[in-house]
Amino acid sequence: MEPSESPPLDMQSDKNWSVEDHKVLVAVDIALFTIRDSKFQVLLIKRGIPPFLDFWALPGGLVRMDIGLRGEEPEEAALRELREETGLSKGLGYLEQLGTYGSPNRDPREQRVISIAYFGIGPTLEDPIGDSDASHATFMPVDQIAAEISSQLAFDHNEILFDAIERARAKLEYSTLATKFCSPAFTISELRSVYETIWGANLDPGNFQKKVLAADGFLEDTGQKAEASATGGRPAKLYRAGTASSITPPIRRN
Amino acid sequence: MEPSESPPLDMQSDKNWSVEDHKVLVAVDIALFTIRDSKFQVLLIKRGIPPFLDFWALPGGLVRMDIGLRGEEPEEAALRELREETGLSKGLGYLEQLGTYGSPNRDPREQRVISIAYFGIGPTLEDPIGDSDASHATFMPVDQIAAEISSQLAFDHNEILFDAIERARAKLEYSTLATKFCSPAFTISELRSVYETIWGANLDPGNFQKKVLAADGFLEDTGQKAEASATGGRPAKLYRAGTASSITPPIRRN
DNA sequence: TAGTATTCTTGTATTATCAACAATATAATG
DNA sequence: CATTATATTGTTGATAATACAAGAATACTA
Repeated sequence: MEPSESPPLDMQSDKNWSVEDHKVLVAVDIALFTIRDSKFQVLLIKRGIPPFLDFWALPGGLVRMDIGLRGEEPEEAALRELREETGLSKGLGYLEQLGTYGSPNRDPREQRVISIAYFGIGPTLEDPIGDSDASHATFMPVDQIAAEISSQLAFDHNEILFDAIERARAKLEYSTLATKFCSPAFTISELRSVYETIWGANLDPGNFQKKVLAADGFLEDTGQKAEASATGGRPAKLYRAGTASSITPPIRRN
Repeated sequence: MEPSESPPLDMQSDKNWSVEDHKVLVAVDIALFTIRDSKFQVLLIKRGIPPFLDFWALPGGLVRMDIGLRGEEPEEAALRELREETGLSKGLGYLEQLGTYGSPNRDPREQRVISIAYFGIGPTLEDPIGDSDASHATFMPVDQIAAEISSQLAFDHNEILFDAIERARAKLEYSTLATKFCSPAFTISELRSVYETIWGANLDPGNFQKKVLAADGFLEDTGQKAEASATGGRPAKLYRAGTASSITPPIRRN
């Protein structure tokens, strides 16, 4: 646990190693999802500098040591980078740690960089704006990234994105995560379309309704109704997210 | 994503910050579980050096930059530290990343240290041996750590341990993790006692048997039988772990 | 304004699953 | 050989999931 160094059994004995020589750069990367145009999309930036110039990448950047007395919290860094690189600040509905990616060669530059990846959801996000050196930011459908060679991502971000997508799909089953994709007040149909979009499968409206209403703490009735759509149909009741974070029984995918 | 620094909006302007100044020490810590004496136990070392001298702590240490061309993989570091601090090398049944703990003040020393925590399982481990500076290593029942003030852990290791325990309990439900606590060949009763020990609840033997046998890829029949116990009773069939990593339907806790 | 289409919501019947526990199988012990 | 112990299988009633039908509340159209 923690540094209590015995002399390194080095394979590079051209140097006297001190504790400080083991320091590395720590970055954060954020897979920020939303649903737009009925598609499951992730926020990407187009890199404006090498390496991977002009490649798409997840937004992110270094955890800074010049903020606060002893540097910033990694989660703070994630929020800050999101703001700086894409202009998105409010409207972030959820953020949790996904995992840390620390292979020595994941960044081709001289300095080794490990990345703490975050999984986030932005429900009602304004259009992202690329800053000067991040060049350009946009939401891109995740299916498109998987399908197109031209949208392969920089660094190991394909792997991070893959893990993040799987996290999202899994968490829909046993958590109330889906509500984070919705507006403060939403209909059960909207919630169902979140599941359908992310899982890529159709769910029975009637059964879905009964399931989510049976799950304690998932939904709270606002007493209001959505305005009827132009295409007709009974106006749906409006709900807000309940206080529960996990749902029993889970909503299973096939 | 990754360093592409704009000038830091520092709160400490007594210095010109370069990219390298943001480097921090990266450690790994391992919550290695086993079941001994019918108790759910975790591997701890007693610290032989400050800070937290004489406190119990999870085994771990720095990710080294002097191993390999660009430093070692974090998972390698976890295995190495486990070996160095506790003498445990083979017999490790499972290791996965738990999460990264990166608060600026989690380590009271001058250098900031973030830790990538790992969750591991050792089924048939020899007795651990503390090395010189790690002082002493032992398995300790997790209930005891939660109950006794005297066994509060160093750093934020109580938090890490808590998360690791919850990870174990949750993964028993929907994964084949429980088999990792067992010997290569085991009976369904032994598997059930893994669940009972970690969940702290009794399960119906008959129903449990049917559930695990119904879960595809969970168990494979070896064709052998366990030798009958001295206390009598029908000898149980011996199974080995199947190839599946997740089980459907899950085995639910109440 | 009646009729039709559309969507939300509730109901129903069939089926599958789960939990409790009974029954059977196979061993050790005295 | 009866008793006890453990493993394994079976049974039954309760519960939950599924497919699908029916009802409710709206827009649109003629």
